[in-house]
Amino acid sequence: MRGSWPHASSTTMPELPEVETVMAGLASELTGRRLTGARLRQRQLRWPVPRDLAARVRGAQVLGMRRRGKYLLVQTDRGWLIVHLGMSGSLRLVPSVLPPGPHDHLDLLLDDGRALRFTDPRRFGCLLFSDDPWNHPLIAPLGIEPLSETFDGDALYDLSRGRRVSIKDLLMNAHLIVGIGNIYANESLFEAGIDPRLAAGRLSRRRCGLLAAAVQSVLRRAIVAGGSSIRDFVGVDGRPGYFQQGHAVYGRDGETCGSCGTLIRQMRQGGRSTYLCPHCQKR
DNA sequence: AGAACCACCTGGCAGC
DNA sequence: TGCTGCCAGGTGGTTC
Repeated sequence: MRGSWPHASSTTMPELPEVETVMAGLASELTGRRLTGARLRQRQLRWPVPRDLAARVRGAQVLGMRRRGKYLLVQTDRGWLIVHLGMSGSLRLVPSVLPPGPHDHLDLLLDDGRALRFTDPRRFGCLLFSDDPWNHPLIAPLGIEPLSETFDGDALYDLSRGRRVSIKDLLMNAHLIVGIGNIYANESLFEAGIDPRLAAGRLSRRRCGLLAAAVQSVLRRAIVAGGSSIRDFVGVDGRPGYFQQGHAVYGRDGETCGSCGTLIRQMRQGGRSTYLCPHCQKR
């Protein structure tokens, strides 16, 4: 099975489920290990990697890992690594002697001869170091976790009052709700039967309930699908299997809706592709 | 404060 | 065949 699944796409698109999957796969491997240093090949990511990264992590013991939105937090006894995979980033555990590829920007060296290798062709990701990540300017303003107990229809209703932006743009605003990118925003709105263009503030409390449930359902299913491939991606490939799962509307322009048979439409919304079933999704 | 838009980056692909 | 140019995506920053 390892590395043998069909590659529908050569790129991953890390949203909350993938970050969760990456964390689950790495936590057991990294916790308790010591970092012996870092090799920095390309500092210019979304934010520059700290020049003194190697010095900061040398000798640090990994205490655990957390996720906040799409940010991955690695806690050590010397401080925290803050990692974002952007849209093409991946983390793999490799033998530290494995020669780096062109987009393998940095290695965190482990005390067992392996390296945690950060790869990111488009360099939208970042890797930072912080003594206090919860007050870090990238982390502190983040919104509610959609898989937390406090996220439900009422929370979504409260968040959306008075907002004139489309409900899809609201779902993707990480300062309000974290972890939902273009793919899962489209999928959640289809599942809830809501037109993505509807002004967020016009959603009824009842439909907020449907949408919150759909968001959680879509994200949980993706995590379950990704979890089954943890061993594979940690060892070799860096490509969780959930990405291969079928989407109901995303990327299916011109195909028929699996629910009613109507043709799925693609449109532009705020510079991004929106996909919807004009019959199943109502204003 | 909220909304709309831009910048960042590269691989992949359509179209000529 | 090879070139050009557009598109995909997340999100901080800028502007209005």
